[in-house]
Amino acid sequence: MAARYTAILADDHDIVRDGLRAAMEKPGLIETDGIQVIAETADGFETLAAVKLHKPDLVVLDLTMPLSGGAEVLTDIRRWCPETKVVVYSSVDAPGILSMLIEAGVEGMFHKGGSNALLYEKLPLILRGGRFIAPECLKLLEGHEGTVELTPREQQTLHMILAGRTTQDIADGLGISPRTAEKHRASLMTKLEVRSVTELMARALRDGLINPT
Amino acid sequence: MAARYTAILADDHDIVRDGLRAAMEKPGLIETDGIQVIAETADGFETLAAVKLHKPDLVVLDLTMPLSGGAEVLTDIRRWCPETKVVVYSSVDAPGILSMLIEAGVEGMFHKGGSNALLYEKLPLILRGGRFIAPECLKLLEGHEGTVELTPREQQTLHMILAGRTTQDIADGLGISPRTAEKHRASLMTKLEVRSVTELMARALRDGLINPT
DNA sequence: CCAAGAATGGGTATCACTACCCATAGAGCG
DNA sequence: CGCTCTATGGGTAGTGATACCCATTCTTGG
Repeated sequence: MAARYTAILADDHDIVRDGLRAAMEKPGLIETDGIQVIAETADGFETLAAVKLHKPDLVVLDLTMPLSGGAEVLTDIRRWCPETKVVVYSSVDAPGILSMLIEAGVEGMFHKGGSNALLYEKLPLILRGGRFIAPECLKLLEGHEGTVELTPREQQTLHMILAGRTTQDIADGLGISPRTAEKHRASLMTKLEVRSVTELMARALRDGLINPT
Repeated sequence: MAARYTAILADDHDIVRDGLRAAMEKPGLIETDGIQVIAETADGFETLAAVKLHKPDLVVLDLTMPLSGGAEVLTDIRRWCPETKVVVYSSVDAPGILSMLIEAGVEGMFHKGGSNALLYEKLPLILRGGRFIAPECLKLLEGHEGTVELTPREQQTLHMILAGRTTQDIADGLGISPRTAEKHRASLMTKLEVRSVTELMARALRDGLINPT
């Protein structure tokens, strides 16, 4: 008897893919016929290629993979294969990243630190069009003020600040005057409600405003 | 027939423990009789308690666990049960942390992003008194200048700087004059060869000089 | 005991960051 | 067409950070 659903496992850790594959394929655990794992991928590019090729029913997606992993992969999957359900299964705690995924319309979100029995229990629901966010992820999201909108220049500036670059450096890097770089930094600090670069870095780290990969 | 060796699996992710347990217990994969997993733990304290209780032959240790995980757990295991072999199996890339573990005398080090077949292949060697560091970990360590020695005050100061605290804040927090806090900061920057607080934060993050947990 | 280092604190001068003020040019929208 | 927002740039003043100089006290190791 053939499995009714196909899945791609995207995680850069062998042990996680092994564990997930075993659970997926085991008849009766998640689906009575099991779920067919048609590909395993270890980075964002592989994942996209595999999605385009196989058009699976499900992608189980880790967020911290080498070479682009995260919300961008999700939106790219949406673009190439809107029917594919995407379930994020990662150990990311940053509310900023999680809320971006919610806004991008992810079908499911589970945390590696939580119970994986919950993941197995909810996957059938998600495969049939449902949506489920694990309670530990909801807890991370609550009390998190809505995503702060950053302009492209502000994002570039933020990245360079977090790399330890000075104002003059940033001005050179972006090809603008130091005054403008200062202005972008000032706007960032106003939006993020901090009063110094060190606070800005601490907040960006704690809240995961950027992808440290 | 009874397994010759006992092990504790310390990782805060269900899926990783499940995968490791399956591999450990499977006869013929790592050991002909399998390895008996006598406990699974999900944080540093649980791990220490289980080590004291069971005195296992092996602990497979993740580094990023809630409530103290890392080099401290390793040294504590050494203190309570020097015969136990400790194998670090994590996804930490920070040379600073890895070199501390090497210096603390860890028996094995493997990376979750690498091949887990290598882990299974080398575990018998380690159980019999050998020592093995995975090539991807060695690569992270090479080119990494010897661990910079930080005095206790400098470590405290570094933590507060990374939390976004200002010099005056740090002085109040440590009960010293702002001048002394500045001095500690200056010593840190000299030792770490940086020229600004932002560079200091960027370097501490990149090299994992502190535990961001 | 002496030397070395950790920890404490001060003086001074320069430079970067921060907080305000101001302006102009272009894109997008009702 | 105005309105808003982004991006660009400048002025000015105050605060914090940085790089030097100096000192004393205490502990630790040879």
